[in-house]
Amino acid sequence: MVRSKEQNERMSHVTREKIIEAALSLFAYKGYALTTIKDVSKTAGISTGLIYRHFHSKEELFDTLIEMAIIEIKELINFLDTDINPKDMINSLVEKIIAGIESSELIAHYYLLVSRSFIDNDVTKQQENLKTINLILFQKMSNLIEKGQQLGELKEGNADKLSLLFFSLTQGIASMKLFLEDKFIALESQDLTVFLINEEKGEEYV
Amino acid sequence: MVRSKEQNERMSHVTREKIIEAALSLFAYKGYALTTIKDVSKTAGISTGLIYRHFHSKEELFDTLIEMAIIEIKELINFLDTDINPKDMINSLVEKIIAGIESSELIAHYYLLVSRSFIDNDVTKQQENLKTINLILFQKMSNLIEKGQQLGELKEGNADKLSLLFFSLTQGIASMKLFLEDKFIALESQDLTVFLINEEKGEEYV
Amino acid sequence: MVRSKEQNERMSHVTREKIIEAALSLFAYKGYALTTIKDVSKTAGISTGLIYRHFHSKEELFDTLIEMAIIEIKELINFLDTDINPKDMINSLVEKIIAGIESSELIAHYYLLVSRSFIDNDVTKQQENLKTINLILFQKMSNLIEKGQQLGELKEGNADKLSLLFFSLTQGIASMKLFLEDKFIALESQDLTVFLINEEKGEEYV
Amino acid sequence: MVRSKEQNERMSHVTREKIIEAALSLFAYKGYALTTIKDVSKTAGISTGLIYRHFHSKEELFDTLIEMAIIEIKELINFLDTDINPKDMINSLVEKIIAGIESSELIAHYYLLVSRSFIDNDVTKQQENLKTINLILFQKMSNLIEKGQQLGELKEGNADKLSLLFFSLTQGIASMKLFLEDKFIALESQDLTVFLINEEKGEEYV
DNA sequence: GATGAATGAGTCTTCATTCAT
DNA sequence: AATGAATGAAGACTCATTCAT
Repeated sequence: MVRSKEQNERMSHVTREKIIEAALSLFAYKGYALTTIKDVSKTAGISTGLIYRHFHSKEELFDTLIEMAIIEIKELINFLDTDINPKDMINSLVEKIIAGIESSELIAHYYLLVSRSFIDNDVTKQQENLKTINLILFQKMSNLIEKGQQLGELKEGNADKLSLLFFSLTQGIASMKLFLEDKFIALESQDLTVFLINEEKGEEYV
Repeated sequence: MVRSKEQNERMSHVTREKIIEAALSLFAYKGYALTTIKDVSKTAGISTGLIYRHFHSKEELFDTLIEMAIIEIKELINFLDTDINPKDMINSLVEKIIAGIESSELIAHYYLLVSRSFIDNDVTKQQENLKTINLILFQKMSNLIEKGQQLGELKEGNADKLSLLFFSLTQGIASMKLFLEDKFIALESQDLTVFLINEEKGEEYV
Repeated sequence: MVRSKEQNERMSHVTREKIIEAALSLFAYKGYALTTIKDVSKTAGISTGLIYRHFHSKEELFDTLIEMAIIEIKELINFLDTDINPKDMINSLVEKIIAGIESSELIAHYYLLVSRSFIDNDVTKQQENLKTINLILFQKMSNLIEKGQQLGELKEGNADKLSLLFFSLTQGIASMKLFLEDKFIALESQDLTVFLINEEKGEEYV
Repeated sequence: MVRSKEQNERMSHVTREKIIEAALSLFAYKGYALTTIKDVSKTAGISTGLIYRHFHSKEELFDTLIEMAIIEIKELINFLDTDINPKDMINSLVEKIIAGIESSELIAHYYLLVSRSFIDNDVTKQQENLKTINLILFQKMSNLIEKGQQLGELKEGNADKLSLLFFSLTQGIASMKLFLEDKFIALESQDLTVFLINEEKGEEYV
């Protein structure tokens, strides 16, 4: 009467997903230090011991989440590498970001998890990777901006600086979302791009 | 014979300053929960026990820093209450902020500490106070923006939203400063105000 | 597979008993402040952490013991409230006390714990309750003695004073039991009641 | 302008006395563990450091008090060795004890300090001495009782047991004094000796 | 002799991790 | 695979003790 191999694997996979979901929510809301493994197991509806069959340590569980973030950012980078023209690309990027942040506090927390992790000093290897990939993203954005400036689509100015301002803004918004909670004001794409994109006739924003 | 009262007070003051500086940096970087008293004492170059001669608990030490931040913000609020015209006020405010962030990590740490306490919930009571005072600051800025819009000095748009963007930007910048370290690019006042202040003839910025 | 619920409960119960026994002896001998949780865990033969699965704090552990003593005393009070005649009641009470003290150190420890908590001020709230209930017991005994005096069964004299002497004696005996250990001399009921009960013809004691 | 040797010695002696007085009161009221050296120094009106010029450690300070108790008990033993007749000796002893306990809580505490110290397990050498001397006192009392019985002054019965009851009573009374505080009832010599001394005609006590 | 700032060992408590079942 | 009892290392905090002055 033993379970078949596939059954076991399916169960295992379901458990893993439950753990990750619980951990993501808890780490994001309460932070790494204030989240206990017991919290995670309770939220996931399993025993504490079972977590250790899926992850060797709390840190590894955390790193798994970071890795997921890295994958997201890598996709972003891939997207930036496609041959769309800079202005449309930035617009579409910004819309994605705004939609994400506004849709749930969880995603806002996720942004902060990311931004927080590149400030931390004693970091794990995955956090180091995240830091690296973020720097790459930053650089890609600079390049994109330069390209857009050459095309006359984007405003002039030091591209690195504009990139810096861009990420400052997205990060600041994620943090303000959590601060203002209900009082947070819905943003539009142009709110974030006004300092970056040249206005076209017919869609003035001033 | 014995140390004079003044000697003792001087020693005490120096120690207290060392503790505060160490704690500020650590709390800002690692957050409350991940910062240990031993971390603080090591960074400050003193024993753990000595910290407790100056602060009754880890929480009181943390609250002391938060309170210092509150005082700074209160001064900012007072400044916003003076009768300067909105545009000049914002310009001077921004210059102050940029200069602060760029001049020392200490001040960037303060910004980070403030933005962190938006996120880390339920840590101490002083954090609630900090949130409250920040909301007031936010409101004052909205009012100022409205006033500036009536005077035609500032760009149109929902005042709350512009205030939100303004603080998002300053906060994001502080955190980018600590992330990029040497790679941080010096900012000018206009970088932060371009979305807010109407350009005047003769000092175009594009 | 997994331990059954009953298995777990049995294990849990055994552990709890081990902790209580160890703690009782240590608190009685060394007092609250000088007894460390490590002492208790070593004596109980378990780890320190495990104690906290059963008691939230050192104080709660202590209070549990005090509460057990309170329950015993309440039963004593209930007994004093029954309608037996004073002389028989006191005799049976004394026999119970002597048997208890002589039978096991555990019970002597309880007496010691109680008498200790008269002295150690400001330790826990349960101690206040213990004091209160002891005062009630003291009062009940006074009343009983008065009643016995009216019946001519008990010796004359201030009832409160006789009550005081009675409890002084029982308490002193418990502590002497622990002091003298093997050298402790077996007592008889009359040893404790000679100052209280009128001799009857035929059973003189001198 | 240095102080003369005698002056220094006198000051030193005064300081030592202040420390002992403070320590006795604090140890007696709060117990060894709950009394801090800072408590002692504050009560004595001196600095903490100065205590260590007079006593090498907290334990040594405590032992000094125990030693003082030992001296008192030795005097008691000497008294018991004199050639007074048992009955008068016991009466005078009891009067002394009652007067002491009733005069101040401090002395009651002192009795308990003594009785407590012979229960403790991990004791200092002085506490061991105290225990020994107490056993001697106990034995002397037994002898005295036997002698009194031979003279027909004291009631019959196992002398050791009567001695045990005697000390149980004194110790219990000290503890009740602290428990009942204001409600404590003044005792007379006969209250403690009724079980021990044969009544004489003309001074019946029943 | 005298002070009190400074130290660090030791205590209570939490929680990541292990392990018998 | 799954449970949760059990472990013990680590953190906040206290306080006896030392030491510069």
